[in-house]
Amino acid sequence: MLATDPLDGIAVFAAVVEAESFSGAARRLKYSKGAVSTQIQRLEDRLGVRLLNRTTRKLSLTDEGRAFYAHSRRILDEAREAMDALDALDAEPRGVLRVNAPMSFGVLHLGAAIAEFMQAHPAIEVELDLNDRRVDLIEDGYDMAIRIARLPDSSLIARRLAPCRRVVVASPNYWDRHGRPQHPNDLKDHDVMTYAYLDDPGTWTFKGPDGRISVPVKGRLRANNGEVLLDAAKRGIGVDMAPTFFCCDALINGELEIALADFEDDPISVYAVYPHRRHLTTRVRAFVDFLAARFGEDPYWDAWAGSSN
Amino acid sequence: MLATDPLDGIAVFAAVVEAESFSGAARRLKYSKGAVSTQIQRLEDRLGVRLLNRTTRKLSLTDEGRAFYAHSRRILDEAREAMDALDALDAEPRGVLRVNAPMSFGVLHLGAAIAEFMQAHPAIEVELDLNDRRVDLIEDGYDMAIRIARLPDSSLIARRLAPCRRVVVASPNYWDRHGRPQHPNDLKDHDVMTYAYLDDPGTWTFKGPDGRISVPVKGRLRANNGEVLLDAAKRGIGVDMAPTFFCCDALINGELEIALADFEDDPISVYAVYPHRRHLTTRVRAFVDFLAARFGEDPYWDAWAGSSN
DNA sequence: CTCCATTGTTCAAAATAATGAACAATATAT
DNA sequence: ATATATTGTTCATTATTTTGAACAATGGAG
Repeated sequence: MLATDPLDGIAVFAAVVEAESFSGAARRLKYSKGAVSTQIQRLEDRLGVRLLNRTTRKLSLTDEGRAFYAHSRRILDEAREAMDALDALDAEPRGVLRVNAPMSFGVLHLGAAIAEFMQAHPAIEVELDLNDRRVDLIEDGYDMAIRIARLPDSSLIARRLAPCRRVVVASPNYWDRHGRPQHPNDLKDHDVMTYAYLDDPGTWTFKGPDGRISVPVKGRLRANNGEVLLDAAKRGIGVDMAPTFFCCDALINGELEIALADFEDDPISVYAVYPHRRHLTTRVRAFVDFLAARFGEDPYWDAWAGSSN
Repeated sequence: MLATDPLDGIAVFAAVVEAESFSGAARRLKYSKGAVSTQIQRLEDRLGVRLLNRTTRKLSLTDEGRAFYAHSRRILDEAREAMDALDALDAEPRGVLRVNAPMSFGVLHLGAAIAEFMQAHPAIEVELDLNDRRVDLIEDGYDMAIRIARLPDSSLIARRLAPCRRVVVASPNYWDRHGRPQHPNDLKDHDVMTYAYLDDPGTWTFKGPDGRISVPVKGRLRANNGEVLLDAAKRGIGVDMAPTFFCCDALINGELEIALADFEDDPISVYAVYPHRRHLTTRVRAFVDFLAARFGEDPYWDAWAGSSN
């Protein structure tokens, strides 16, 4: 590109500001450090202004740089929207769909779904990132994410894909040895395993005939990984509260058995969430529609229960 | 620039759309045709979409191209604002000031003004385009223009720089031969020269003790150039209505003599006009301020009249 | 219909930009 | 204090882009 292009160097400059470093920007853009350096110098020459104060170890924006960055950010956002607008014109989804999802749900239910979706749409490529950390959709460049929560994140567009029932389970052997609780309060005599990612891991909530019940629970195993807890439950270590999408197989084959079914709390939800943009790309819309149809209000993983609720 | 820059090719694409031609865009950008061609191809490849239908002789936008152009235009406008924002931060005006002005006013009064302005501001470069055609400020890339009119163009920001009085003049010799008119109606017996750029060249307006008077005028010389008319008036060909900034020298040295002074209409105005942008560059602000101070409500070219009005 | 000027594309040669290792500078850890 | 790792810049080499002329395609003028 000729040096007279008014957009030249803006993307590199914004990357430097956001990475707060030339080297960081180079890594993010897959450039060389040298190229970033000359790119910024050229931009500064063209504008006749110093944008960045750089001492070998510390980087800071000048006043001019701060003003120019605000515009640069807007320019790049507009460019992203321009591409989204094109994607939104496609009848058939195309391109790369970048999805973030919780590890357990992804492994158990997204794999098959994605395979089927890709078969239906040959021009789609998928990049699936399974991760239980809370990611920043926009910052990290995802098109969308699957979130399991009580209420959707209001800063994002959310589409409910399925209910997520959670049930109290232990192995039949465990129940035989310790007795089957008839009321949530009976859990005080049990060894209850807790999941560290919850807001309040030490409290379980139920819904009885007289309304919601909260009971404190405790036990010998606390983990931030559902699979570990479920595995321990199967081995008779204790009682687990698990989403049905997660324990349905074990329920069917008898490794686990539900207790306190009459006290099951209202389900939380599986959501698809994506940033609020002017244009929703065809690939995101198509995938979300596909998942909503595939899971739905009566998801296949709750089939063991006979019918819904 | 690496091919992953999301802004790559956008400026070239917009230029092609606006020039409605690859060759035209190449000329405007001072590129080669070939470079424009590859640039557009690369952009289309990157977006995976055809933006332009091109048959050797005719160019048209696809639906995708139209959508993408709207965004491209916004991106480039934002880039221009980014540069203006930097200029607006300067205390001292810098860079190139592109000015459009009417030929006659420019030659007589802008030359000296610009010279003085440049002396006061060493970092300023000026590109002066004298032209009596109506130019499109934004389209043609001017920072500002000087306009002489009754009312400012409301689509632009206008700053009144000076009044522009217009007086009826002829050579003393002419007046001696044909008699000095005492009332606008007397002009019907005179050979009146008319200026083709006016809305209604065949009607002159005056303001008498009883309000505004319009009289039809006609004569043997009609021209679209004020200098030709003024020259003819000096040679005794007929009567001219001329702006005082234009005929002041001839009035002082006696080549021309005013008639109907008591019927002089309200002055029109000399305006500085510039596009409405978020940031006014320091160079435009400084130049407009400078001109307003230099000309003002009592411009030096009306000094022959003693005092104002 | 036949020129004719001009369009967009193509391709070898020339100009420009990116790479990647070497370098001096500087915070942090020991 | 000293060592260390990482920063931003520089420079010769490599890779990419631009140029400019040749070319086929096309719409208008006579």
